[in-house]
Amino acid sequence: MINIIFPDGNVRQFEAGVTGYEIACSISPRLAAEVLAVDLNNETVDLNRPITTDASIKLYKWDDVEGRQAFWHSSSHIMAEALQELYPGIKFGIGPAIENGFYYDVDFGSHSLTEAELPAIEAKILEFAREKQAFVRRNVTKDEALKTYTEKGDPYKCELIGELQDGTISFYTSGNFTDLCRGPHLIDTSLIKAVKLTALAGAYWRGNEKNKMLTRIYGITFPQKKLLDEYLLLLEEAKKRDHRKIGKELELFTFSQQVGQGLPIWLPKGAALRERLENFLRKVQKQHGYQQVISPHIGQKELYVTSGHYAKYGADSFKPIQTPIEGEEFMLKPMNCPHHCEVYKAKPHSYKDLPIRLAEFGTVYRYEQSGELHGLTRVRSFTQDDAHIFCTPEQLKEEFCKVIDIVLYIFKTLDFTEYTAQVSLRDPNKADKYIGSDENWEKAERAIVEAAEERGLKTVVEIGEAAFYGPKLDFMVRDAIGRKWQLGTIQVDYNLPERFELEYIGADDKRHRPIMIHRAPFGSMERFVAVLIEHTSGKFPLWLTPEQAVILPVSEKYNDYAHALQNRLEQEDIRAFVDDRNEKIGKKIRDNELQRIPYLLVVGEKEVESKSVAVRKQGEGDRGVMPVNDFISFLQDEVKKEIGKN
RNA sequence: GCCGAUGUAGCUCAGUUGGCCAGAGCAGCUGAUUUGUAAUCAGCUGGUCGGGGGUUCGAAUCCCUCCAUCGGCUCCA
Repeated sequence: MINIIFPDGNVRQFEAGVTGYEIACSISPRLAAEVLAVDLNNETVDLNRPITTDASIKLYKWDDVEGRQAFWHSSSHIMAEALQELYPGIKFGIGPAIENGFYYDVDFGSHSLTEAELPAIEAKILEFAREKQAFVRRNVTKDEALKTYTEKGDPYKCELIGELQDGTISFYTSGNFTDLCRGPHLIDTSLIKAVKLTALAGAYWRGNEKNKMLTRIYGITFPQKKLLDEYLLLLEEAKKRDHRKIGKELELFTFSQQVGQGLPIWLPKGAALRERLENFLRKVQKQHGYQQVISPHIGQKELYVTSGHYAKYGADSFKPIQTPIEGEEFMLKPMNCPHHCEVYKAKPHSYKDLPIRLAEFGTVYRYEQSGELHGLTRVRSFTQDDAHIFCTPEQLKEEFCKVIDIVLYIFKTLDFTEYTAQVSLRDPNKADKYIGSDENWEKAERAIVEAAEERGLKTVVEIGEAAFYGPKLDFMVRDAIGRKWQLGTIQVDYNLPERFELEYIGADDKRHRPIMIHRAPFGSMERFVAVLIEHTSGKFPLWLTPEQAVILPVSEKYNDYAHALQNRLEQEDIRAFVDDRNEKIGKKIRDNELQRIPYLLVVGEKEVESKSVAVRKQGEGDRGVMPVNDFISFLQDEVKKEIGKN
């Protein structure tokens, strides 16, 4: 008998050789029907793997990432089996499970797969799934594995096997398809009830553009048809929220082929919105002791040679600007840090000056490859809500805490209620990869971890993910429909102070090197606005939205009253406009609802007489008549509530 | 940059076995209407069919090439 420890600490005894599936059966038939994989001493394995010694286990279902991964990985094998049958002779790359579904990279030889062929593949997958094909694991020697794939003539698998350790190699067979695979897999294919092949794309073998490009087929499967329908609905919803679509509809920004790709143009409404966001952050930063600076959009090439950015990014950047004078070269600035280092150097500093916090909405230019541009989230010119904090090692933690406070205040005000933070630390085994002393690194890493802890952040620690110049903290938010976005970042930097020879005079009357913190709570104005659009689907909070209210005269007879009302609202800092088109009221309501104007104020004979407005809230309908003064104080209160959430 | 798809009026889209002056709805303009909570009616304007080149008696439609957009690959904010 062996002891099996459950996640809740319960221990039960089973015969040696019992499987995860049998344990699930012993608990309840329902669990047995839903369980997908099992965690055995912190390793996810097949449900039918015999357990021979005492172990702690956790049974994974659809709700667990590990369960879905096993489900989708198994699905990718079934897709490969379907492809092998439909397109004999094709060669396989890799076929992993991903966050939403799975893919398989396939070399189709001379055939180029089209979307029209996908339904036939889907049908074949379901056919195999219904056959209840079992997944059979077999350990093989390296020689045997190589022999199998050499005979099959599959160079990709051979390459993979070449990198594996003998004794760790396994094959999984389902139906007529055998694949090199670590597993784990489902017991059989019968749980796969619904499939959708979602996309076709080219993908370089092993992500290297020097390698051959394979065809990548993306798909997703579900244990119930209903879940697939829900997923497709979510995709629809995401499409509706696409910031490129909404940005066009609401006239926030545009792109022009004449101006150039990846160079966003902010239209009046978008510019006004962005300005409000910037002012919001400016105000918060001022309260936190930041000083605004302004630096040019170009700098001498030498500046970036000094900073090291030229060596690192020069080749992928816009080429230097030549001047009429021989030998002079300027670059569009790819980041603001070097300029801010020069601000710091503009005068000598005492330890009493620190910390110094320099902020700038700095527009930077980076040459992104044309295929990588995407709406406002990947562009070639963007404005960072940048700031650099120069401080002593002792001040690091406190400064970190303060930056976290700013980030959390922003999230709260803008209704990002779900977020996580990633702490990226160095790999202590590769100390030579990093610049800066061990002592400083340890101090900085401790400062970050402690600061995050003190502020109650939900963090994930990633070892080895730090930049070469310092550890960092990145924030991820979940939007209204559950998608994850990376936003703000806080990074410690030992490199630039060194390169720019930044100094301060300490209390000991000696020269010391300050530490630099880079931080951008929004990330960039462009990306943040894009995320905000997708999060709110264009229904911005009242304080931020371009137009807060529209006045709708029932007929042209009331236009004068409407314009007088607009003036009145303007005096009270309420952004309103009059829709005085010669249209019926129903039409004006429809158009302005679609423009996502938060409040629609209908005015006709009754309202003129009683100096009132008939208030209609976007998406919610008629709210009844109220005196103009009441509406003004109501709206002002709403704005205060939004801004004063803390 | 690479693989694949797409590009027709300001917007959304019809039109491809090559064939008379290239279509619709919305937007815009003009007029009628003076409207009470999600589309009033009529008329008009608007396109070198992404750019360039080629095949053809004839090209939005076929071929070549360039550009842009979309979905991916790599990197990143």
